[in-house]
Amino acid sequence: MPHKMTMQEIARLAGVSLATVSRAIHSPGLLRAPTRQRVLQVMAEHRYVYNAAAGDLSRQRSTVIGLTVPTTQNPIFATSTLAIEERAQEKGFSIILGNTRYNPDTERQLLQGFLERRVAGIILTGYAFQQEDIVREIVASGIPCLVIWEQLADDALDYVGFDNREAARAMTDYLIALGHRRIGLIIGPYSRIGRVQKRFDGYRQALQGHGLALDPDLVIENAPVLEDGREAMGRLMSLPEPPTAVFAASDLLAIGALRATKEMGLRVPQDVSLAGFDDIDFAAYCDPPLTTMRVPSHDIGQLAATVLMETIETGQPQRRRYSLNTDLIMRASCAAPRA
Amino acid sequence: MPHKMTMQEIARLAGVSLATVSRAIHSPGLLRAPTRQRVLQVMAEHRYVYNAAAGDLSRQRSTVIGLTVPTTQNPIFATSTLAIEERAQEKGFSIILGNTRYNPDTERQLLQGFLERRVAGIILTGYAFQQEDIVREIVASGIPCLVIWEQLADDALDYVGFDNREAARAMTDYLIALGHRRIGLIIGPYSRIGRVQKRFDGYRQALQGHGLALDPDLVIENAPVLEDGREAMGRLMSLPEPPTAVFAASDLLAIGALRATKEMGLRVPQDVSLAGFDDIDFAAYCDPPLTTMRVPSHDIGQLAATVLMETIETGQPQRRRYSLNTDLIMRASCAAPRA
DNA sequence: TTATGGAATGAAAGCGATTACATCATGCGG
DNA sequence: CCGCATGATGTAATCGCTTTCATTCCATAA
Repeated sequence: MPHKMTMQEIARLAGVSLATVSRAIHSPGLLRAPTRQRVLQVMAEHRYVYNAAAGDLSRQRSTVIGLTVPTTQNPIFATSTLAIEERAQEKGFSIILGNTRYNPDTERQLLQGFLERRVAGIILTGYAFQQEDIVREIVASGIPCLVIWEQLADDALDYVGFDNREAARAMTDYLIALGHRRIGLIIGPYSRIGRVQKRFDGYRQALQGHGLALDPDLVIENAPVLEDGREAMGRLMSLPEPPTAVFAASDLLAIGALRATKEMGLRVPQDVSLAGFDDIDFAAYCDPPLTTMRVPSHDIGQLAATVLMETIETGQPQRRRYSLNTDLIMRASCAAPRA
Repeated sequence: MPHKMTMQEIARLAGVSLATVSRAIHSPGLLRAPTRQRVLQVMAEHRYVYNAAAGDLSRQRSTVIGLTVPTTQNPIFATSTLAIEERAQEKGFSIILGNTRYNPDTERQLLQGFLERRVAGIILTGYAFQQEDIVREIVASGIPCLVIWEQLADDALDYVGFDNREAARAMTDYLIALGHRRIGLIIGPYSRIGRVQKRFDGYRQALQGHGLALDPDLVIENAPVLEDGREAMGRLMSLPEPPTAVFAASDLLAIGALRATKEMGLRVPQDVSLAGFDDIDFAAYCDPPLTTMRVPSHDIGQLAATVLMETIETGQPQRRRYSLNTDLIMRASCAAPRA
């Protein structure tokens, strides 16, 4: 471990004051060329590494952004996360990442950590009702904060999202238009998660709009992972009167469901139609390729990061709320029901 | 924005000294109950939030760990990342995540950032030859550093990995044992990435060990993404004399390749066997389920985090190097070649 | 030659904590 | 009733940098 270098030390070695060293780094234009060069030279010779932590404290600002995400295990969140990180990196911000694993306590702990670390801004992937209080505290603290992946009614919070309800309704409408009347729904924990609840609403509204009754047996709520999709599909198709189409409100669930059909000897879409939601990369590589609702997850991340950093830099707490579009991607997993 | 609270301010309001407030937070046992309670009460009333940045500077330590990863877009890295983050969180460490996107400049920039931020430790997912110098600087700086996903010859660096060469050789051996003689290889950028190079070596050694010649036409190097796997497989199977089995050295490539077979009307494994590497969750959900080499990515992450934090806490720079086992997971995508 | 004003540099007060050390009560044994 | 060990609290230096303000330097114009 080399003797630790500080600006003070560099200053001494270069025969200048501490302030001059700081200037050599941040505003070299203020220094006469020879002075600057001497300082830089000494820094290089002694492998001086700037201490950003000290700098941030002194400057009373920070260049890290806190990001919570349910789990980067789900490729769809991995995509927005990557976009955020990419954009942040370009602007010299770092990302502290926290996976909530859908656990409110974990999330609360992460947010508390962000507050204590005095992050410059926060992006929440999804809004969980359970910690309204902390979120309010964040807003109150003045730290710019953005929720992504959903639209919020709450006026105090900004977001970059899309209309989950409308998207789910559109997909359900599509299945109905194909002629389906019994449409199953495999969906994440909608009682706890805003965006999932919206999707459920969309499904319900679509049925209702076409005078179809909502059969509770056709709705399965579980965790958004492959295995649960498979299991749910198994149950759905074992029903005395199975659905002719199934809408899985997340591609992970859909891909799991697809596997179940294979295991049961069912053909998609001949025996049952299957639709997903998200359009993760794998969706196009399934067999058959999955019809799904494309969510602009890369754009969400990119826009969110851009907007957040702008807010940070201008210091303007103005409302920023963006809704992006989703696209129904028709591939081969849906068709009209058999006659 | 509430008037910002500092320990000093709390001290004043509680009628005690700054030091007492600090103690109320970190070593409450040192205070008399009434004193402690008064302080805690004042903190609660004024919503005081501890400033970890200042604390870290003063204490000359930090509780953040820097983590670089090629891209969390690849589920296999997402898994180890998640495990690391989970473990770190338990111990009160935060993770600064950086995606290198396989770009040496990006990686260098990230590492420089870690150094400047005085992170407590660093985990590198993979070792790229291109920035040996920075890595040396890290080691020299005394910051505990760990490479994951590979084994290193370099004595200066610790790792938690597995034997990429042996794993690739085992898979190739398996295909040979099934009776294949023309075995294609679809593999990531092995000229630049250590672990990928090892896999290539394993493939080559297996062929060699069985007296089979390495046909360069059968080896395709590309980026480890679905689309490139698809494209590569298309090329391989269009060869005048196509392989009877293909080893894709990453599941992403394998799943892409699987799609290509569907599009070409080829059946797996009847017309061609296909093997992957990693065992991402999706591998078991493919059609047919993918035979692949399971890499203990969750364990790697968990162990790496544990080891790193231990090193941080003890301050012992002792060598820590762990190799975990891989498992050949036989599913339905490989079979003997047709007679 | 002497003001004069801008450019270059230095001095020093923070930023918000931690912590070694000093101080001041207490309660106990003698 | 005194001395002293112990426990509770306060004092103040420090961490490494930023930044305001003051100072010095020098070239230019009068």
